[in-house]
Amino acid sequence: MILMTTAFEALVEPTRRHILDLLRERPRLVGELVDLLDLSQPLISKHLRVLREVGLVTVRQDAQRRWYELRIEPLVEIDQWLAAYRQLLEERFARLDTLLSELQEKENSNGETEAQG
Amino acid sequence: MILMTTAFEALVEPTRRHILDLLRERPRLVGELVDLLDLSQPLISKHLRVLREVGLVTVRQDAQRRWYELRIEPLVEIDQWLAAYRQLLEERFARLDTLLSELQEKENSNGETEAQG
DNA sequence: CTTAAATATAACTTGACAGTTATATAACCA
DNA sequence: TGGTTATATAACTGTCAAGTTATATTTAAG
Repeated sequence: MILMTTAFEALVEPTRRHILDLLRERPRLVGELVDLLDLSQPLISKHLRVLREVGLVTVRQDAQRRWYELRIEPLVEIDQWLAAYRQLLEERFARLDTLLSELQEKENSNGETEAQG
Repeated sequence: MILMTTAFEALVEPTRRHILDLLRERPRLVGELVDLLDLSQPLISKHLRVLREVGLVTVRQDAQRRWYELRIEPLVEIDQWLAAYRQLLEERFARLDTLLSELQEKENSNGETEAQG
């Protein structure tokens, strides 16, 4: 049995990210995912189990069918981990902006000087 | 040899996320990371290699020493993947807000009616 | 009540990666 | 030049997860 602990680990697998992307549109049956991803049914079931275990999907039974639905809450944790880095990116952009403004200002004042000279 | 293709895959490993967290503060020598994480030097070097290969760190040589520095650009891809889900979360909050406002309004008009009756 | 459909699970194989130990490389220092 | 420091790499082991095949389970349909 597979024992994934975190959503992060569950999302390493590209197929599972793909499944989530498909579930973003609407809930899906296992069979639909099998057709769309062109993978074996047991494999899809295994991936869905992992996603269930980390809370990224929920199931609703409908006769023999199972509707799998996206749950985005566990993504918050990843988003928060990324937030610190996003801040770094933003700071960098801010510095770049400042630099550009300063250059702009210099150019302007140069332009004025030249125009005046 | 390890063959990681994406930043996402490189970040599965908790140790590598930890390394990035440490590099967020400032560039570090391999030896520092070894001490801070209490892992073997070859293991740290291997993790750093993976991070280098996906572009999450760069190295600057200084005699025998190597300064490893964070590069956040590859995280943009992950952030963009998450963006679609972040949007879902925000929409949900927005709906919740709307619902709460509507309830609030109803309560208010009820209050008025009661006050008038 | 038997069969078919939809899904889950068990058992197994394989490959890849984490971690270890030992060694190579490279630059400084005495 | 010889030794020491800092890091990388090679070779190996063990584990775990992806993927497969076969089978179990559940429910509808005839």
